Amino acid sequence: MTPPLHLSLAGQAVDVLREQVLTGEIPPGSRVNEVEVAQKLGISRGPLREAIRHLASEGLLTLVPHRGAFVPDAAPDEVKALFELRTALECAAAELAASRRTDLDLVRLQEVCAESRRNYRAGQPFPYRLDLAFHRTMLDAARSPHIAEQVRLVQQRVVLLRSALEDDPSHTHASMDDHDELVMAVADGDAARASTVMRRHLSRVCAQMMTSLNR
Amino acid sequence: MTPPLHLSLAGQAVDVLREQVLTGEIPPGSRVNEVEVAQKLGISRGPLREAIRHLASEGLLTLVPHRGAFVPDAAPDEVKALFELRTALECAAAELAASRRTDLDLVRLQEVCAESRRNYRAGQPFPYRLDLAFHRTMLDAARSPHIAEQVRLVQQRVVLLRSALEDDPSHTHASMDDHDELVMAVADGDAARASTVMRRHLSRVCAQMMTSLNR
DNA sequence: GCGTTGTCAACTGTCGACAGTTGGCAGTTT
DNA sequence: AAACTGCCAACTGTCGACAGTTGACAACGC
Repeated sequence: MTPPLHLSLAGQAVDVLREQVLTGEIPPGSRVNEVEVAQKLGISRGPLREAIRHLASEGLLTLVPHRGAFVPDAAPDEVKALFELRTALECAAAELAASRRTDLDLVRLQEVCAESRRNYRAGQPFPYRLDLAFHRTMLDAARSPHIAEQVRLVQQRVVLLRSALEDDPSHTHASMDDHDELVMAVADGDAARASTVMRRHLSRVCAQMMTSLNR
Repeated sequence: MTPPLHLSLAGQAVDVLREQVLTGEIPPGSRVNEVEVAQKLGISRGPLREAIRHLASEGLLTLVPHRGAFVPDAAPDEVKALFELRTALECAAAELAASRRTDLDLVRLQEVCAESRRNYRAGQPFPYRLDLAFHRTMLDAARSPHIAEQVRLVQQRVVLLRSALEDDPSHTHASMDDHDELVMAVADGDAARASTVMRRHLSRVCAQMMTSLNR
């Protein structure tokens, strides 16, 4: 028997709402009506309120007193500010990964990169799924649960800002190269280089998002 | 007219509870009884539950399904893990501060250091208040609101783990020296050195906390 | 005596209803 | 016509009560 991840209605509501916000099913700028959504989910307002507050603490909703909860819409400045935090966290994670990684970690990282290459040669664009997988594997190798958790939250907010999933081929290629270079640095246990490459990588991704937002 | 910072009962409850948790008025390991605390605060369980959930999201309470909310007690491993996150954030902040600081920022940093020295010469121990002020001024100079917010949250959790406010003179002296050196690096705009010194500083503070916890 | 099972009180999870606030609209005034 | 004022509907903030679960204690069997 698989025990449900969240027994409580509030927990389930968090999962459902998070999904709807991240996929854009609830579009940026729109308001979350408590009674309406509660009815739609088949629960009462109490648990739903808790779910809304939880998502607000994750930055996926903004609360306005007596007005309700809104899905924040993308602001270019916000992207930059968010990437400052993400860079701080992921560079540190890259350093830690370089000094703590096991051989199994290395195999996993290489596997993700290999799959990206196969995907690319097959003419497919670089799926965001594999990019997420790479960064997540990196975080596992860093073995710092708190940093990993914070990165998860930041990445979520980044996803929220990704108005359009970009398929720019040059960006795809550059990202894969960055990933490969990161794996090499981690393999060598070269923390300084891992941090440097990660910084360059994220700076590139950030710039790419900024330009795609301003269009 | 000063508009109240929190009109809602939930917001007020958050402030009161946070204070009580951080000061140890609600001791680590103890449970927060919803009905009891709600009566004591003169509010209903609804807003109190939201407050509890909020503090849990800040890491000041841990939630156990069907059991309630507990104040987490200090675990040495937790200190180490927490300082990994704090180091990642504050080193990045130090780098940013070194490259973005204004002259006014510099004056403020020097003023905090000077006050620490005056305090020290007067035979007073290094008050935690001034240490907090220093790091906060540093964060202001970094001008990265997201990093600053995360540091605030982590520092809160660190305070929660400070079972006893230590007055070790040697530690006091070393910390003041670290702060001075940080200010110099920031003054020179030397991001790399600022990061290095901050890392050493936090590593020292962490070690000091670990030993004081194991006693 | 020790482990097991049944019972129970306490507490959390959830719900429906009431009160207070907000933004918008119609009516009025100049 | 523009601005102001008063009202109104919709929604959030809050409350008290009910239902389900948990851990503990007591009674029982071995």
